[in-house]
Amino acid sequence: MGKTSSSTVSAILNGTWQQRRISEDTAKRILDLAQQHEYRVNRQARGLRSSRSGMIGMIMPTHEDRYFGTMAQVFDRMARQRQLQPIVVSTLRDETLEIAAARSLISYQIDYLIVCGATNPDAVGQLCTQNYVPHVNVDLPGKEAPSIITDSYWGAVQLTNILLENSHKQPTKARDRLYFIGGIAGDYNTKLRIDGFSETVRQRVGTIHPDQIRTCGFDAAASELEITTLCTSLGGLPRGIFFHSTTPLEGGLRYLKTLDEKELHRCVFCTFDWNPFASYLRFPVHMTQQDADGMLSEAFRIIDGENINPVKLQLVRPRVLLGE
Amino acid sequence: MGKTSSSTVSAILNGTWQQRRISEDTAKRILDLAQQHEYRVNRQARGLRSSRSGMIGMIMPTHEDRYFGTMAQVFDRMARQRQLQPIVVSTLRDETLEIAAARSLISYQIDYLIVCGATNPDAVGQLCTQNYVPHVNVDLPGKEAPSIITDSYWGAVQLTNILLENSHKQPTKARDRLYFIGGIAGDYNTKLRIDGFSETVRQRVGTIHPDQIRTCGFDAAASELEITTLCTSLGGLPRGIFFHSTTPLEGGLRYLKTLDEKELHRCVFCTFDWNPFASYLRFPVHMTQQDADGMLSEAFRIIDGENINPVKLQLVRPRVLLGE
DNA sequence: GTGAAAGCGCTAACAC
DNA sequence: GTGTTAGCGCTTTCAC
Repeated sequence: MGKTSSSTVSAILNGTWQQRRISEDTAKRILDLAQQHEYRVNRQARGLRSSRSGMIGMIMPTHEDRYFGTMAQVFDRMARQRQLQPIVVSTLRDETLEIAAARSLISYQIDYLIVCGATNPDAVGQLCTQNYVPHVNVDLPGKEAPSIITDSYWGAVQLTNILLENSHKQPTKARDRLYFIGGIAGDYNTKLRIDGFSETVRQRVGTIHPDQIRTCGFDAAASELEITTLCTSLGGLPRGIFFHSTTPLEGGLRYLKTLDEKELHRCVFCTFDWNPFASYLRFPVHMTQQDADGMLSEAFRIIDGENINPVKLQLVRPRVLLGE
Repeated sequence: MGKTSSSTVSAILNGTWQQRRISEDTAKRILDLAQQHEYRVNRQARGLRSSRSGMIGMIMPTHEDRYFGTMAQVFDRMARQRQLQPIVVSTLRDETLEIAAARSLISYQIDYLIVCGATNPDAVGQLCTQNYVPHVNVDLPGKEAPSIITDSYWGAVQLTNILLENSHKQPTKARDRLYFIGGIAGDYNTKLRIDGFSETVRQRVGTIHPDQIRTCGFDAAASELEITTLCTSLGGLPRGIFFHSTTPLEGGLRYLKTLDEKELHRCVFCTFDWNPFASYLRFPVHMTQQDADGMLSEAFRIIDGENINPVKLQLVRPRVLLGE
């Protein structure tokens, strides 16, 4: 019960004391003392010495979106389960912010980084590689590290089939088509969703007209304008509308709100992504719900080292939710 | 252009070199060199030495809610503006998790903590006080630190008035009443919302019956059950329903979905909090949108030291959004 | 089974 | 105007 050296104390406090074959007595004594004094390690000091911070970062576009919100929630849980301090940072689909955020996190010596929905995953990936920070891409793929993404193509095919099967013939040729609204042409996910949409249409209808694809961006206002323009020129709603995601859908609703029940029910709607309230609108909306849990489980399997040779690109299917 | 001591380099790199009156030449030389080598400070080492980590934490209940999502987004932005690393952690309205998360953050020597929507803000507050971590409560008040919260009472009064003004007489006495659904009785915000509701009803209608208050929790399933039971016993919808927040509203919608247009339009609905999709349902929903920006601005004014003597409890009014 | 000593990368105090 | 030195709180190596 005399003095105990700092190294012994350290070993006891961080659980490595079994290996040092420290006596249970000493261990218990120190543990009790620590508890009494409410001792907590200084993680910065520990991190500095051991060059492992115990922190894991995730960058993602925004907190104000149900899909990314769920991502953050699941990430939080999985990090905690591994005794890692989760750090989520939003980067607003801005490449400069993505890099700045990653730099900052690396500067804090995070142990891992999950790059979720990054506009430029490879710029971030290179930063990580240079600094020996293991990382995984989620939601959007990069070349620098394994990527786990939703099977957007497959999801889009499902949704398009649903649109075709549930929709009805419309009076004019232009109105008798399905339209895709939202996203941006250069975006990976947008591209796959459009591919799934286009190929399904082409296969089942025979042709597809360039006008049917209307990539007007990710925000609501642009989508409202787009659908307004479209329906004005068509003279009414078309056969069906495929929204790129819930935010373009939200914009669309601002216009659809002005229409009457009868008009609305001539058209069939779907969107990628899911929002609980989209099930309770005046008309059914078919949705795909991305599997946040599945994707992050895979990401963590790689981080945990349980998946030594991960494939470069792993696809995870979304759930398909029928409207009404 | 010979050797330069570490202290000089340090001063140059962290911007304190003006005070040390280091020559521009040396400074420039070092800065260039640092850039060339892509040098980044090790924030753990800096933090250990300077006992300031440059990190700011925020704990909040969940990422899967639009209100808290906005909180996180605004927090992120404001932290970044101050060159602080934001760390958001969700604690699921679980006191144990709140304390564990705060402990973990403190262990990393965060410079400040924002305690947002904590079930037990004072337990967290004491932890902060003991460890000299300045903190502010947001969304729910505590005794340990200044609190900035939404004026729930005022918001509830506004919503209740809107319900009364827009609703119509119903066939039976029990149905000719307004009902409050969701929240939990012990919760501070629930209490104020109920107070605002009750007092307005009492003032304008004369009486209020205990059955009109149905605090069935924060989740959707409980609320669905509650509204189903209520309407079954009433034999239809009442005059108006005040949902505690958007998640109980979501549960309510599962039941309301089964009703026809005519029945729905006999009842008027409102909810605390805001969700973009709630504006596009089959009936109008009146909402209050909490002022995340306003609350966090105040929180940061305190953190920045611009508000030396903050009031213990500061109320921020929500925006009132009329449905339809 | 335990202690002594070095050192992680940085900043602050002081010396000149 | 710049260098020397000590030390933040911890972990790790090595000695015994």
